[in-house]
Amino acid sequence: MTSPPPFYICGPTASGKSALALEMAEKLDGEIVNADAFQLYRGLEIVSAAPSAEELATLPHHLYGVLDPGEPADAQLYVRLAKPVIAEIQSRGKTPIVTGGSGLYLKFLTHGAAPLPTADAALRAEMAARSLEDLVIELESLDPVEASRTALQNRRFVSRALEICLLSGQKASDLRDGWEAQTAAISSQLRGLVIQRGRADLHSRIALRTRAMLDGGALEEVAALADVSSNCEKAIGSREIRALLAGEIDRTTCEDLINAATRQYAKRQESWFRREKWLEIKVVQDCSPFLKSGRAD
RNA sequence: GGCCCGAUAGCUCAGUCGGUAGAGCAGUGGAUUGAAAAUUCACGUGUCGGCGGUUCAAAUCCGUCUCGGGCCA
Repeated sequence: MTSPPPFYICGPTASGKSALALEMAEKLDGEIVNADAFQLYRGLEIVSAAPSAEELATLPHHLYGVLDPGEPADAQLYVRLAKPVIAEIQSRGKTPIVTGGSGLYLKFLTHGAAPLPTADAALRAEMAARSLEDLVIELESLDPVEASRTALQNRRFVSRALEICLLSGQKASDLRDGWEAQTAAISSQLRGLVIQRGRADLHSRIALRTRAMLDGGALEEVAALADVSSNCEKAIGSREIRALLAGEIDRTTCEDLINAATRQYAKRQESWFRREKWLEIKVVQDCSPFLKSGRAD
């Protein structure tokens, strides 16, 4: 008997992924696996809009709240966590319903990691002290091909490309080419869907959810997270709530800022998933059952 | 009632000596394989509050009206 292939549910934040995941899990006799970079963390449930206690109790959910707020995370770690969980679910004959909005994490999971050297904290610290122009010059000399297709204004991308060259002693462009060549074949084997909603609808769902978060303990949650790693601090809402707690902004401003940041994030997610042609587009209308459920994720 | 200040992009505002307007934010689209809720790129036509006047030419000067805000009664 072949094990059931995973089913992927993607979409922008607040589009209704969690609710749809529950539906699909029942239909496919599945269990839910998180694919959200921030719902991985414990103590960030409210701000990251993790599934509610009731939802978690409905059927098995995996990889929610498994990391300490202080722990770093990246796509590689995520895959290392997710692979065994998915295999274990399949071994019991159940379908893994992989649900989340972190495009890069999902991409690593579905298409595998390119054979590139892992991030090196010491090297990154060193590069962070150099000027961008300086990094660009070195990348251009070590790997002109990679330099020509890298957004040279983007310090992160330049640093990473250079990091690959320096750590591997090879050209980042060569290492990446090999991996990219296989991705098309992989895509044809995958199945999943991406939720699509009208902008106005999504924006109003975001506003509702932000309000609910702020009313539902987000301030206390963020306050309790003091002195955690910079990774966790990147969660939308964290910085804004800290400013509110410090008295730098008022509650309305805080809410507005969180809404704007969330809308921008949702747009980036849509941009990412639009490129994943293997995902079936699921158009959801305003008065869907997900909206009635009162949950916006 | 009198006087003063303001009215310019969805919002907050800039606009020199008159030469038909531009920043930030918001918004939209894109990139994106080990920081990704991150990072980054591109995109700016709007009755310059209304009406009249002066002028070759008015967001800009003058008059008047409307709406805010303030001060004096």
